[in-house]
Amino acid sequence: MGATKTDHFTDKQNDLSVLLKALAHPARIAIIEYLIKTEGCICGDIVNELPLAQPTISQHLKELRSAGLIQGNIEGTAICYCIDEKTWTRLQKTLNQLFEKIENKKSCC
Amino acid sequence: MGATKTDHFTDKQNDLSVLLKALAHPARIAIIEYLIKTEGCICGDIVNELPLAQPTISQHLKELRSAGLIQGNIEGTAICYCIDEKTWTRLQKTLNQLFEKIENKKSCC
DNA sequence: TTTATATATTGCAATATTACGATAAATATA
DNA sequence: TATATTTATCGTAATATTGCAATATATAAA
Repeated sequence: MGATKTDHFTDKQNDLSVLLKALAHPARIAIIEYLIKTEGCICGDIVNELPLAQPTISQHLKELRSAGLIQGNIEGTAICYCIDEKTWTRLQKTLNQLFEKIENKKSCC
Repeated sequence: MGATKTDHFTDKQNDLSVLLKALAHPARIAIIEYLIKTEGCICGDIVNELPLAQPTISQHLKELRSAGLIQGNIEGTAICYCIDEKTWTRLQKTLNQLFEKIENKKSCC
């Protein structure tokens, strides 16, 4: 035990949970906000910006990337990370469907 | 180590991460979808609906509730769980701000 | 080629999450 | 009061996450 039982849920439910999990950490939210804020998505600055050690940031970037929320391009010694819009569009659509259903349903409690 | 360093992030970042974390599990997404789908948010049926044991469901319900995503009202021996719309509105607003910023920014990679 | 810089990986310790059996608590009904 | 039903809690095992020091890797510049 201890591992999530993904087998029993739909692909859509699992896909959404993977995206949300990738975002569900303040450091990763801060990274996304930083990538939005900065012009040109210069990257290694994230380490200077956030109060975490370089390996920790690297790990968070890896998680964001493997979920498809960001992309990384090599630029010399540096790496340019930026938002991967396709995935964000998918996330937005899925969540908006959920939000809409909730709005249209009057709660009973 | 092992614990998230919430101190170093803003209240907004921490608040969002708590809400996303509560949703970031396929079973909890399935619970929310079930509560949306069913008329009158009858509750204990969730245990019959999902492929998880009763204590596990109870634990997931507790997490959803402590994040404020659902509410529980006692109805005889049963408990009526349903969506807590206030929190969902807050989540929707915060995420839409993020989505909007991402749409308006052209990615560089 | 050597050195400096930027990022990733490894290894590990601390903590959190997931899941469930056993059991407790609370209430309705007989 | 005794019994059945519903939900919560406890205890525990398995696994995942978080964070960092040490180190590796890769590329640019000297």
